[in-house]
Amino acid sequence: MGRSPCCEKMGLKRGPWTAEEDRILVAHVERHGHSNWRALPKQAGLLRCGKSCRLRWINYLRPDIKRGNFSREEEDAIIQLHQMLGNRWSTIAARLPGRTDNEIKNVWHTHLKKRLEPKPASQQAPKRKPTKKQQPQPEPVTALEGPTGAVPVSPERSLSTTTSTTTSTADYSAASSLENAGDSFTSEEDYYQIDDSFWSETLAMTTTVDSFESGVQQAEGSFGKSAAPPSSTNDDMDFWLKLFMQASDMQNLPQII
DNA sequence: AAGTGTATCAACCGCATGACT
DNA sequence: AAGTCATGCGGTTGATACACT
Repeated sequence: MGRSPCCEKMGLKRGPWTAEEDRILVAHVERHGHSNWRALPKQAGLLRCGKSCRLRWINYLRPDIKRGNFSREEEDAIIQLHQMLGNRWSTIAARLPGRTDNEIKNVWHTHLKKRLEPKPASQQAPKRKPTKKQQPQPEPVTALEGPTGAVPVSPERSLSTTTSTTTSTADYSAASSLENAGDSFTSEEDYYQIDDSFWSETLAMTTTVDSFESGVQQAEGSFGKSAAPPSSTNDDMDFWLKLFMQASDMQNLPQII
């Protein structure tokens, strides 16, 4: 079936967003939400396509975006999750409060992938200092009140791969008013606490997300070919728990549970 | 100080998918 | 059932900042 372009290109602006555009977008989302990205730019008076507005909001203007460098714990989490999930950046992002799929994808390609590649010890040290962009940045233009730190992973957000992420601004505001429990992993304990919800959410996801092939494939061997996944995740949650424990063991991963 | 190479990251593009008609 | 629309996702690109010579 044919698909129309996401937006009519004529007359629409592209490229980097200006502070004024950011301000307009934030103000509009704050006031009206973003139930319809396609109509939003017209309503807000922006010469952008809805897709561009959505991306800008998701990746930069959202109030729960965490800016600045990734912590070592976050990087390790990305590596672990990538081993289990592959390039499912949005799913990985759902596990890292305040981080976007785009950001994680960039970090993976620019840092983490290289880190995993074996190198002579002499090349381990980074050649460059962190760039300005890597340093904590000034907060993006936002009309939203309250802390801009990350919020704990909410069910809506965790399941963003399978459900609409149309979260109202009110939701974000409410979420932002919570303590910044997920803002930073102040200790390993805190970090792993965040992952306490991993299994329940992961198990829930398996009803719609095709069952983490990599983990399944690796675990299949140890479970034997006859150990087919349950037809319904609800009827055998233990299967998936064992599956991931097995997969973690096989990959010599630190236990995340 | 200037030129060049490279790393980084914001933004774009095209496709997949689900909802709706 | 088929077509259209809207959104989400992952891959890719281009501008820019920075390191190195």
